[in-house]
Amino acid sequence: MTQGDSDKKDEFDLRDFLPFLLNQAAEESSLEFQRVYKDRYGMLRTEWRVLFHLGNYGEMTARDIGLRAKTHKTKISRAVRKLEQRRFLQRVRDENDRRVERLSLTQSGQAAYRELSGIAQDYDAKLAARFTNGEVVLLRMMLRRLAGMD
Amino acid sequence: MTQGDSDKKDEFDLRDFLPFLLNQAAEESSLEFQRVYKDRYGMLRTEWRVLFHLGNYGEMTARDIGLRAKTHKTKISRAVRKLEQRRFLQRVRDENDRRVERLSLTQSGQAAYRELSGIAQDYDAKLAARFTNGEVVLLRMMLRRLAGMD
DNA sequence: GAATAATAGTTGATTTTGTAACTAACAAGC
DNA sequence: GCTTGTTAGTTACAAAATCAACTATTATTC
Repeated sequence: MTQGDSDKKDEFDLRDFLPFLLNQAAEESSLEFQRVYKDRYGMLRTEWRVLFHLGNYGEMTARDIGLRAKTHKTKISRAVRKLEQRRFLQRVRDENDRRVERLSLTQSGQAAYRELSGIAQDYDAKLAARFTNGEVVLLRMMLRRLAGMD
Repeated sequence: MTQGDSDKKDEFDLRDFLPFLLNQAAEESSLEFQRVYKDRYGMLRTEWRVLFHLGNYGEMTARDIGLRAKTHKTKISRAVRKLEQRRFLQRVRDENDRRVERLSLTQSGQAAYRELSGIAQDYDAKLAARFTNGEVVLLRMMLRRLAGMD
């Protein structure tokens, strides 16, 4: 307490501040996987996310992906275009509502998803192995709650 | 398992993937605090981080901040310049090693730090209140380990 | 059913970040 | 002591993110 405020506990420690801690943990624990989708697949973050959403949940619209991934529609739009150019996904105009396009993975999109999600799975296991099973269950639960995913 | 790979458990669920979960939790739980430093102080993420490092640990060099915050030196450099322009920090060339500049907060920098760290503290308490004490202790521990901060 | 509002998605301009090359100062090798 | 290598920090240029405005289509309201 350098500057003489008397009472209030100045015990603030940046290293305990959850938004900071979460960010640091997120960045550090993404590094290795990032190298895979970036260097090996030439993908951007939003691109693998779109790929994974489609691979994981099946056909979706850009809007749905944006809602689930909390990602702005312009980012989604550009990621979709790139994935389409690489023939990883295809768009079909919805005939009931012609504003909407239904997105789905092509064969090679599915292949890329299978390969990447396999790597992701292994990597996740490696991260989780640093804790006990109970701890990891609790961790995921807390993260989902913090992320508003519950 | 849509496309007939027989054996390997295709149980990959994006919602459990730690790098994704961590990112989502980090972003969601930063939103409210972001509005404070961004809208009310016109600061960028790296700027409040530099401010907080100096406020929290006292005089540091740009290099030290970069190491602690795992932030690239160009980002630090720009944040330092902006904070200096706003008269939140000052630089002193180190006389022993004239490459280095020792950074410290000015009076108004300290005032800003006190105000922001107070808000951060309250906000952190609000986030932590969603869990039991034991859970939060465990959470911070796990995040520090994932972030490589232990 | 014409006018107004709302939604899905795209595009363009601006801001911010990332990458590489740079300057200045120090350190080591010989 | 001078060449070579390293480190602290900055700058310039390219890549990406953000924000606002736009088109096309559907919903609402009077």
